[in-house]
Amino acid sequence: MPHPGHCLTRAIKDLFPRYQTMRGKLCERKAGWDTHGLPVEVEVCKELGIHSKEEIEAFGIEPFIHKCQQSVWRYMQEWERLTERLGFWVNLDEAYVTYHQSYIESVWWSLKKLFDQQLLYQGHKIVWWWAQGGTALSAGEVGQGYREVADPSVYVRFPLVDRQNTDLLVWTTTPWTLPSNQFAAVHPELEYSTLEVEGEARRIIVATALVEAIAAKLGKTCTIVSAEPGKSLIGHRYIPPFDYYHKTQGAKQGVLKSGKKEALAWRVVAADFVTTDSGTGVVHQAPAFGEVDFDVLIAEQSRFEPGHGPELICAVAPDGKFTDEAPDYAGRWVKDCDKDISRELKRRGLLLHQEQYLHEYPFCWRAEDDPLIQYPRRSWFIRTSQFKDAMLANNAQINWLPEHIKDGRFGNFLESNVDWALSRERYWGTPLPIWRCESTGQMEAVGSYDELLAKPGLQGTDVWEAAKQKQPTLAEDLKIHKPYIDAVSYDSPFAKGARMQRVPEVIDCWYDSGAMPFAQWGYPHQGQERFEQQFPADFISEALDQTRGWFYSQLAISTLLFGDRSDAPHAYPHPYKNCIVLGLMLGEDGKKMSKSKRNYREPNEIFDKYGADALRWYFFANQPPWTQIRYSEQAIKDSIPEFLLRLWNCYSFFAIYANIDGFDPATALAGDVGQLTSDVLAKAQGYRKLAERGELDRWIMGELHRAAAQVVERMDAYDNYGACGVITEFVDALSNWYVRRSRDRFWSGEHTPDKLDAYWTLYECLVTTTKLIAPFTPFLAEGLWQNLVVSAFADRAIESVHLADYPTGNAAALDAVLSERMKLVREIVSLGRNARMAAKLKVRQPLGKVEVILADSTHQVWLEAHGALVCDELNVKSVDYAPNADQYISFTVLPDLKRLGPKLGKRLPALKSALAAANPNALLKQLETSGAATITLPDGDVSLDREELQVRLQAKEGWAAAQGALAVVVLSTELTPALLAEGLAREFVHAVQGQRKDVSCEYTDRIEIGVAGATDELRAALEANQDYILGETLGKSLTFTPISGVDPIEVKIGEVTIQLYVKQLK
RNA sequence: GGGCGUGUAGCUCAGUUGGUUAGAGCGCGUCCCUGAUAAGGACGAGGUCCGAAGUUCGAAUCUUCGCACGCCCA
Repeated sequence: MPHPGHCLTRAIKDLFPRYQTMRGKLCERKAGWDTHGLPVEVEVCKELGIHSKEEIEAFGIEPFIHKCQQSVWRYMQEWERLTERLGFWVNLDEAYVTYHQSYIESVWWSLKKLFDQQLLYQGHKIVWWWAQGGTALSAGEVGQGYREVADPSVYVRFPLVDRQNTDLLVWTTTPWTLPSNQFAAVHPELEYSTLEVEGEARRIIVATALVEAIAAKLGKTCTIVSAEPGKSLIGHRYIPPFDYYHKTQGAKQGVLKSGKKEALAWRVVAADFVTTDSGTGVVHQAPAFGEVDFDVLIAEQSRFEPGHGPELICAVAPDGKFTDEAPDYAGRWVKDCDKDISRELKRRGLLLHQEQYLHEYPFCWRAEDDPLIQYPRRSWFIRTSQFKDAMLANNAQINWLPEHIKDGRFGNFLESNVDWALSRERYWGTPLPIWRCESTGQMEAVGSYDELLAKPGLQGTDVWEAAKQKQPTLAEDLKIHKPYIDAVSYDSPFAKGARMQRVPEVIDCWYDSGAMPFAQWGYPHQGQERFEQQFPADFISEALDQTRGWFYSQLAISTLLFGDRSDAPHAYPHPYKNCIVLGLMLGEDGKKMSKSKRNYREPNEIFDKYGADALRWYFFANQPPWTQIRYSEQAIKDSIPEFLLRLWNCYSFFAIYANIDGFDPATALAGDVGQLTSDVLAKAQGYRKLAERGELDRWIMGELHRAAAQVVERMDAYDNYGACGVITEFVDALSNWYVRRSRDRFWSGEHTPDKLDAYWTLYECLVTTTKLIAPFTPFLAEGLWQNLVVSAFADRAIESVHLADYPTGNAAALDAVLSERMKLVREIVSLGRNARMAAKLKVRQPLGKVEVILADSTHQVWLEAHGALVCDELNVKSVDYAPNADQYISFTVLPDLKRLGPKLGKRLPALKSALAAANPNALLKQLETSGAATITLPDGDVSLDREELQVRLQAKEGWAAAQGALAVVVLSTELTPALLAEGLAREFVHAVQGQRKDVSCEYTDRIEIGVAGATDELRAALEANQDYILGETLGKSLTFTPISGVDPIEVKIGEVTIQLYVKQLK
């Protein structure tokens, strides 16, 4: 069932295709379902209440497969619903499905190709084996079953053949593996000692580093007789503790590739994995029961001429019981024999020591009393290791995000590549398309169902036909699954009269998933054009846990099948160019998401409460996608006010005033408006060129175009987090500066060109922003588009924002200087508010003037011309720049370390202190007059220019002032009677506005205002500001008498409490 | 045990080639604004940048060694 982690992968997989589509690319967005594999079988077993393969076979493979196929679709509705609610735009109707015949035939084609190139072979694989159930377990299943147990720990003598009276001492916790011993491993670089043990006749050899530990275990004195490096032990032969194999093969030798001969087994070999952490430094090797042991056998085999090396020894049957090859224990469960084996060794004087050993050991998660054993199984392999360098070369061309995956986790994984164990002894999977001659054992691969049908002497298809007749609803795709496909046989081309039978295995479902780039189209049996068009993919994404899964399976299959043809289209990289590796999502408590812990919410609940856009914005805007994120409901909730609602408020503001004023873009524009680009809008009535509009309009339009350009730059680099940052900053500028500063223009009564400019500017900003956010928050974007565009223009405009072109920004609209100046104004205003706050002067109380001292006077003239803006924001009468600066501030001159560091190096600390000691005013004067300042250091003078120094301003004590990086702002706190009166008037307006709302006035309703109980002073203040008051409140009159028929409210204006009457005029 | 990653404010996370006062949002506190209003804004407190050593004029940033956590593998 879906959880929020699935939402993240889908959201990312949706975002970039949406974006690229708007950029004019063709994105197929074919959905797909992975349907094969053990999890499906387990689900069905659970339903049937069975576990083992025996039980499945007793139930019947045929009905079992039917159930698997049905089970695949059990939760499909939930997934499809999730897909829709999240706004994941994929074509579900034409999804590929891995169990479909066309998909499987593609996989068959690829396997045949590998087989024909001799890249498929059979070998042994050591697996974690559940002997009682007769099945191998996946790593995940094994991981679930570890628990601490006490196992016997035995120290056993392996007498050396050519050293008198001396034994190797080996240690093992699995005595039952000793009958299958083949080698003893030592580390060639470690030092080994020959010891005499108190009271023991024979000497032992152990790693020198472990002598003390072993002596302590034995409780006996050990004397070192001699020491030697591990490599001098290599090749020496020993007598294994059991002679079941040794008695017949002990004397056998094989021919090495070098031409010499060597004993096949029971000799010392070198191995790097030997450590001195525990044991004796000499490791018993039973290749049948350990993966590293098996690797040793493979390495040994490769030293011999083919067919001359040691064979795998295995005295245990797949049911976990000893075979007749170990007659003393035949038919008994191996673990039950540990004690008897120890006893036997002791009897023969080979057991030097034994004890109990506590360690973690895996048990079967389905039958918790059954310990797992490592066990060799015949298995099919793909020779991927032969392509290691090719895969690395391919990988080197892929753009990984984050970058460290390429050479880190993924690169390392490729470096240590081992052949892909392809086959599974299971039921619900793609059948391995290999048929074997029952007489000669020779094999061939089949690349499609038709190819199979065309084979001579074909038989067995009737089994499927009979089943289909009996149950006509059976999906046609099942005919190339087990058991039906197993019934199909044909005449052997290798031996007259013999039949070809399919091998029983199905394949690893990771191979299915990795075949997706071509199998989704049924390539090459069909869909060749589309494959060529689409291959390789521009972009894929999954979470980190897919490194060895999907990321690998795709790369490996593609590299083996298509190689590197520098003649495009199949040059590296393929099958994907960019890969975003998502971080794993944790639950609310920082632990893995788990249903039982309830540390997350179901996606549907999130959609119901906050909406998909809130979730999406949280994913995209809160962190780069590859960080491990912790699910946070609060953070999802916060996306709403922080971004979604803020943008919506801008729209809402526009809508309210456009409605009042009758501003309708649809009447100003004739004909087809397409997607309302700047070019289209430019034809509208009343739409003036940017150059003719006011600065605020030019500024926000510049910011809009810059934002668009930056978003495109970020998104082209697959950086959604950076893109969201740009969008957030723009929406903040629009909301908190443009709209706020433009309020009066919208509110003004006249339909001036300036007012129209404001409408067109805001409209264009909103329309363009809607396009910008469309890939991120598709629902909000579509809602805005419908309201802003479709409701006005109907079918004269494109019907959905998701069909629009993505805005890329227009360089001509950028005005870097204006942008910088506006930033400065915003900083000054912010500092002014800061200063008011510190002086406890409400913004409603007008002040006489504010003085601004700039750190850099470049923009002073411009700022002086825009005093009105600052005055309005700060509610002051005038703003002065740089008057008698010394009165308010002091300077500090600091070195620009970034510039001076390379220039001065070790002299830097001296310069720092010299500058601190110098008189900053004198330094500045020197800079102004000569363009450089000379500082005397102990080891000589240094000349510094303006660029190498930074001037910092500091407000002096005693003023209502605030300092920032760019300026210091000082308030005049003197209040004249006129200012106080105006302050009272503003208080009064505030009260009237509140009352307007309380009596439910419409925005445009006119009112009459009455006041009772005012002091003469207050009355005078209000009368003096009457025009202002009536203008702000849409008042028709202000009288100082009660208004009959109206309930007054008591309000406090300054120190005076009055009765306020507000009468709504109809 | 190995590989990779992470560790920065109470929480979730940024931090661009090493550079001056380490940022954002939330939360908390103080307050402002108020016809975008069941909104909005300002300011403040809060940091041994996991620890130690090193390189450097200068380290959250680079190196080494630890510690903790996560993932993958053994």
